[in-house]
Amino acid sequence: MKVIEYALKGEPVTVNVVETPEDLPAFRDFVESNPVLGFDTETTGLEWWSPGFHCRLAQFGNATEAFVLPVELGPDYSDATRWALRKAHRLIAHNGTFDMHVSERCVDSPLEVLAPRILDTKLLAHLVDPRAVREAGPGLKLEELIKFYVDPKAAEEVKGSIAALAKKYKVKKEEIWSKVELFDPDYLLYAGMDPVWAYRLFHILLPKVPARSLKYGLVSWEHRLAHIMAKTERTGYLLDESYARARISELRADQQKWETAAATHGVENVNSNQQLIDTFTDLGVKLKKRTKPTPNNPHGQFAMDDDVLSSIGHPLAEAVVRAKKAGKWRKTWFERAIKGLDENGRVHGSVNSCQARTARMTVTGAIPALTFPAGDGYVRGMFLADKGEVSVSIDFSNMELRVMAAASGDPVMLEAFRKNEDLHNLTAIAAFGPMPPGVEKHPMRKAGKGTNFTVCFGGGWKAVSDQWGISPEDAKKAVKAFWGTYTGVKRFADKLQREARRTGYIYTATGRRLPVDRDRAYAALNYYIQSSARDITARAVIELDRAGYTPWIRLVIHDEIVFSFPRERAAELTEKAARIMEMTFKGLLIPADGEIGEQSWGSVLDLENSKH
DNA sequence: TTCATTACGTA
DNA sequence: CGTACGTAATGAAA
Repeated sequence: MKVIEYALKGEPVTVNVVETPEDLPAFRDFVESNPVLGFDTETTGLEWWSPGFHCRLAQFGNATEAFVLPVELGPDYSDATRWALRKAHRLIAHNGTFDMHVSERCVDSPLEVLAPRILDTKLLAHLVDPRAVREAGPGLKLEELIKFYVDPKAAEEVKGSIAALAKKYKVKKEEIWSKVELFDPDYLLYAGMDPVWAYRLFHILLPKVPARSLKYGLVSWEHRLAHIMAKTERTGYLLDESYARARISELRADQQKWETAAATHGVENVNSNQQLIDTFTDLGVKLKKRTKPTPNNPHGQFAMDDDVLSSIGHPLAEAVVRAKKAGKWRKTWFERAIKGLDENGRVHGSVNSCQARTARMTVTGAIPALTFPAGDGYVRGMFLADKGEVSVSIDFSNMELRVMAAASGDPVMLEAFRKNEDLHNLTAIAAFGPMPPGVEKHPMRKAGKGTNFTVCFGGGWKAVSDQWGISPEDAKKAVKAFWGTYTGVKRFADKLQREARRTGYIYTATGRRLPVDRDRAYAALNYYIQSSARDITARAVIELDRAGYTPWIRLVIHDEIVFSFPRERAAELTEKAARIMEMTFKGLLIPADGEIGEQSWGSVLDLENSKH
């Protein structure tokens, strides 16, 4: 046994490194006398589904002592790890989802065994304070949390140790995990300290979890959700590889064509805004729109976005837009998916089940599904339901506006939803007078719709005008009418703002505490709505899991859940799943509707009457 | 290599 | 006083 000593705020921490099977009894004693343990793994990378992936080290620890097991060296150590994972009553891990995949894949300890034992400091940290570092919050990464809650100096050392290791081996930071020698003392110390950090962090964070969040059961609720999302990550999504490859060649040809066109106008690099600004200036184009001022550039520079380029009306502008788009779509959607393929032809997104300030989920990596273009099935067409199954999308209708109506108890808005009236028409009528006879849609419905959404997002008349192409006069009129008509919403928004200004926080319907910057108190309404909506979707996922639907779930996207259902039972399962997802929020039904496609997800969007 | 900035895709 | 994200790319700073 090799022993490494570390001083944490003057307090000694011992890292025991198991080197031979003879060292294992001491490890077993340690596990038996510590029913609650910090747990972490070191692996060759992050892509746990990829063929070459393996676990290198497994680490267990309490506040002052840790054991490091060289799992890479063979079954003696993976067996001991598996034993410890079952023996421990609770395992504290930071982002335990990842370690669950590792244990399942590398030490034959199924997700289902580990999940009920995991206490995830990332989830706890989010309940305490969900803000990222850039929002002046603690952040959610382990190193950020150590810096904020434990010891800034130690956090610097952790960060520095990885950088130094990468430098020593002359590789990029991301490559160090597979290249570093297993018994490198710096690596072992870093690895051994991780479960100690997690253990300490847990005990610091738990007392900070808001009482109301505890009372509403959010801690176990989030763990349960994380477990379900880990299962959907494991399931992955079947990829139509030939479809993806066909789109890649198509887009590459397209990109080349438009880059050549741009080159004839003297632009070598369509992605260089500086080149474009120079060229258009030479061509006599008067640029006006500027980017936002920054400390380094107080006046901003000329903007070169789609808005500007399409208003120029020059063939070069069109070539630039098309070339950039073709390149980015190819790389971001199709090549990413191909790169993420496992040996079974499936791709696995990485789900952060509780990520945004409002706790919204994100999906990153090989399936950045939250940003797939939504107009048609072009990108989504590469994702397939399993053999013999069809793609189904079930989404909540008007979830955020319904949450706004229900949470505020506004009688006008509630009545509109209960009678299934068109809320956008209603706002238009309030602002611009009654519907002309014989029409279904108010001529100013677009202004009504823009106002409803913009107010929900915390915006004012200027935002309605800019984003929805409404004249400033009409936008002012519509926003004024909104607040005058839906007085309950007004009272609710004011109440939230007062709470935010007074305490710095608001609480959502599920007992979640959300920090609100005092100088942006207008955001409080949106935080409440967005976060409550997220929890309604999360509740739907949990209920679906209870009913046995998890193996059919492919993706969860804010207010939509995508399934792969057996073809013969698709109609029945879609109906049942939609009824499971639906819930009554403060007396108002949030309805869910399903659409059944063919095998590809894209086919759902290409349905004739698709609402997408 | 890393960071800030710009742009663009979604709910 | 529109919210919340992730990804790709440039160009400068380290």
